[in-house]
Amino acid sequence: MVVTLRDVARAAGVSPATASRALSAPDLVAPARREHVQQVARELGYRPNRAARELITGRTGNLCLVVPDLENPFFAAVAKGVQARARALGFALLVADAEEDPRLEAELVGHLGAQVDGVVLCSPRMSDLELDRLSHDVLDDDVPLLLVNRLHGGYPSVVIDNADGVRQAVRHLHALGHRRIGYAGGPVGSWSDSQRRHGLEHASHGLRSVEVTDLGHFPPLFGGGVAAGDLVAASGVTAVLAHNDLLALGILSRLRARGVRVPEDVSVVGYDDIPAATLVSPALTTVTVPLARLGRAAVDLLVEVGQVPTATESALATALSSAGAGRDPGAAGTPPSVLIGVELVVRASTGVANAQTSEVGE
Amino acid sequence: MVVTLRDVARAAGVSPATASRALSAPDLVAPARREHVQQVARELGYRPNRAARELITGRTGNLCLVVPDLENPFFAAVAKGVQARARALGFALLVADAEEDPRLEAELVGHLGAQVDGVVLCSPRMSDLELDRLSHDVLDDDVPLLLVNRLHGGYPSVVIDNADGVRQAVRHLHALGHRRIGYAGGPVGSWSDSQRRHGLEHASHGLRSVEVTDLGHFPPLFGGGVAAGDLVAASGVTAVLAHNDLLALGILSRLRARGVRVPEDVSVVGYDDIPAATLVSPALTTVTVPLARLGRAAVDLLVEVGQVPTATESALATALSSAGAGRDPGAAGTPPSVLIGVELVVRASTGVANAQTSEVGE
DNA sequence: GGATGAGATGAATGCGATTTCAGCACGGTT
DNA sequence: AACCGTGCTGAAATCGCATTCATCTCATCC
Repeated sequence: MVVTLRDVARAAGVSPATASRALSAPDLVAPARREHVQQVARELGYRPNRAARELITGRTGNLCLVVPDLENPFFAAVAKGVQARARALGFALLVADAEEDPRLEAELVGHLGAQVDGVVLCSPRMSDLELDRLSHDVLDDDVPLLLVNRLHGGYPSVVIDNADGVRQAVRHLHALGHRRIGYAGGPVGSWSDSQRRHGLEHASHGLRSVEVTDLGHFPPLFGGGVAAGDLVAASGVTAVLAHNDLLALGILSRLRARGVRVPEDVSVVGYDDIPAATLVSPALTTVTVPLARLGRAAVDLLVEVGQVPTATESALATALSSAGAGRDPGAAGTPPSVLIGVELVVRASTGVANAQTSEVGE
Repeated sequence: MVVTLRDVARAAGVSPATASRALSAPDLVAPARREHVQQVARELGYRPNRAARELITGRTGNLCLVVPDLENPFFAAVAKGVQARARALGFALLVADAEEDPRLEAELVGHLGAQVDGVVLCSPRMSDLELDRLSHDVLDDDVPLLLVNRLHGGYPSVVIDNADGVRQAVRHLHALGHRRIGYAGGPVGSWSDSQRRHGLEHASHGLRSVEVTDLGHFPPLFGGGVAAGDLVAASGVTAVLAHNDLLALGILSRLRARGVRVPEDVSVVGYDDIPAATLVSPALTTVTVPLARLGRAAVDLLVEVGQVPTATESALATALSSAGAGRDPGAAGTPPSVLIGVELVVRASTGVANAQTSEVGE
């Protein structure tokens, strides 16, 4: 029925050992014989049994990706990038949706971690403590874990340059004459939100007479933006920076519904540049994150730190040299992390500040 | 280092055979002993080695899903549903993105099919011929393949009720007084597009004095809709039905840019009800497809026809009894297929026809 | 009370590959 | 001529688990 290595060996007139070597360690076999075995294997349609190989080598040829929500366009894009890169390196990808649940997240890492060569955990919702616990209790020692969109001592990571994105956005708004800028934040525990808050604070200090108003924390969804929209209208700001695009789209929608014109009355800036950002009108000015590259970088770094052998080593060489991705080799003992650069894309949702309301304080 | 079954057996004072049975065939072991072994296994933190188990049973505990584009919100939603259901039944899910490429699609099915208990192939772009070839050349005989969004003799499938969706849309437009209706179609080879065209033809025959104008084939993307928008404006129709939401959104955007008011001048209806449909204004009237349910149904049917043993059999019983999902048991020998019902959701992009332009012919 | 059978257990086998280890042949060196 | 290293090859030992088969113990029935 199914062709096994013994069949190939028999048909080629060699021992199973030699057949095995001819196919997976060609250097150890005399050229003529090697060719012959490979030929026979091809003719017979031999396909090595992955389970048998895994059993003895301990390697599965699989990676796994855990995200909070597959339907979120941000994570979908990351997943696409990770999948593509994994495949290019010869890995299959197990994908799991943690449904925004920290407990499920840990459980999935535990379950799937047992059957893969490495785990990519994207935007983990779990606490630092739980994150720590993963490497002790949940995961085998030889299964490397990499974080995306979260920095945590002990794990290698790929993160977005949140501070720079926020700075670019603030500078843009400042250049347009905005002085009172609102920030519609993400969920309370969000790591990237705290990063962006810090960046925002830092950026505003560097600019004259910019006043940042914290509008609070919102679920990073369209609905959250609708709620935030009212606060924007009431706050007297001339521009608002949202934690992410979905939030910004909600704000946009709510402002329009209330008759507040964008960008004439209020400018709106998002973050992430999801596809929907260009589908609305006015099109959303936002910070674009090269998510496909982020996904690639994640796989490359994971494979590198995990010493995970790949089928196609060659492709790996140029992996981390791509532009825009800064590399922090990490102090001795500290796992490395990659910083993904971002870029502001200006669309129609931002414009010059209305002179009447923009002057504050001075 | 790692706890094996032998360790558990030794610690529990039984033979490996008994330990194995106590854990995976509890009925065969005396209650007291069974409890004891399970207890010991728990204490030692025993985790069975999947590779070893797979090697002997031939089952992997994995399913795989192949979609044309993970970033497309339609497929993302399907993936989410499939993943959730697979996990509920104790399977892990391998996900692959075929990048809209028929060849890659076949290759992925071949590669991944070798290491899973079943394959879900969603909206395959390959031809019927290539589809046939899968079961002969590419896939092992004992790996069941299920199609989503495509009907093809030989494979079980889960499909959307395209004809009914189109009919509901047409009736809605007819009730609003529209008589000249345009159809902006999907790509030429698209199976679902031809389904919808048939449905459209059939539906319009049933209604008095409705004239359907074929606006042609477009890539089912926002950009395709922009192109279609101009044709809509030039065609003189008062309403347009788009092959999917992205296309509809493009049309919406283009019409707005040209000063054509929606829905006052032209009504627009989409298909799929992707999240972005509610984010634009006017919000898009569209045919909503319960994609999560579709994903669930796909896994359930795959497991059923494939005789794939699941960890949690109980959950399976109620699987296909969910409302809205018609079941075609299939004539003897024909694989079964499930029809997923759809529903029109009326939002702001459709309105009563303008009296001046709606009367045609009579 | 002996035959019968159900129930529980353990020894042994094998799934299909990789990998040690020993053996063999051969060419070159002392 | 004896010795040694090098290059290939094959026999056999795993890897961790499920499963067959034989064994053994009792309760049951006639």
